[in-house]
Amino acid sequence: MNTQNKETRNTKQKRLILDCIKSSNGRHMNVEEIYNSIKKHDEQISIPTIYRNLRILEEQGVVKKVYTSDDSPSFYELSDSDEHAHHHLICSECGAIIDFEEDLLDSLEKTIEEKTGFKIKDHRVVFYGLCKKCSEKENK
Amino acid sequence: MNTQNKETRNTKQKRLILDCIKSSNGRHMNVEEIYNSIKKHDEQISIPTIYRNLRILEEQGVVKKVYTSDDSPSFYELSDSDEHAHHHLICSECGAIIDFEEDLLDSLEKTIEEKTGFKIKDHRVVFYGLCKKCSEKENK
DNA sequence: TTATGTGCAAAGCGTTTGCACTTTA
DNA sequence: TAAAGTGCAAACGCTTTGCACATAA
Repeated sequence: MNTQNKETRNTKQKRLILDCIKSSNGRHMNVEEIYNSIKKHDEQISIPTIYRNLRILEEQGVVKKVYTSDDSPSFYELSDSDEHAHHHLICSECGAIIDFEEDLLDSLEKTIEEKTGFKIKDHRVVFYGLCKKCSEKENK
Repeated sequence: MNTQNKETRNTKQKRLILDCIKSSNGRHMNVEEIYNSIKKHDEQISIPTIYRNLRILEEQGVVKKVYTSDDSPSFYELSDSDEHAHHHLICSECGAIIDFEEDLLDSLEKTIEEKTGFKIKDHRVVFYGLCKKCSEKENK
């Protein structure tokens, strides 16, 4: 079902899911985290409902799936939380996902397009490494 | 099992898998493609064997897993096929995976490290869009 | 000869679907 | 009150594992 231009109903579950992502710390949550968090307010919520609503919210542009590019589950974030694209820095030590609030890929993309004839519409970029905290710990 | 510094045996299956990737067109193959291709030479080969060998070859640095960052299966490529990092351009139309043989992310990574204190060790980058062919088709 | 690798079947895991029931509008 | 959304169970697709057998060194 394509819900891009479709009315969808304002269910308790959808509200809970959105509130959950909105109120989350870094606003990056995977399905399991959303599920466990909502269960405190709604014992009945089910995993499929979370997937279904996340898909709808994503199609509507409310939420964005963050591909961490490894084999672990996807994360979701609010997509209106910032106007411009940003990158995700994932700490291999503690698993933190940190936003870097600039894109800066425009010139690289231009270069690629000029050299290859490939028309870039989207990119998915993740940086792996150590967050400030874990990096400092390691240096001791 | 960590095979990074371990002798592993030179089995027929491993040879077939490596040959298969080496002889593939763009040298990007997923497990199913490898399986189907090898089946022509070895009726008995099994999927788990392919996964096991790919993991070993990856740990030994012979092969590299390409995370296409969406929900489709991973691809593998020779990791000694080039000295420096490169990016992957994936065509949303025909599924082609094209290499862009330059990295050019150094300055962006430096900026990120300076501004955030995050120590970047690796990145995974995929660009989505239309390859030259599909892009030209679309313009007609 | 023995540790390593294989094929098979079965399980694992995140995600999706079918269906009867419930809820929103 | 009818269309959309829910919860449950079961299926899905990709990947991994357990185990008895085969094979490389």
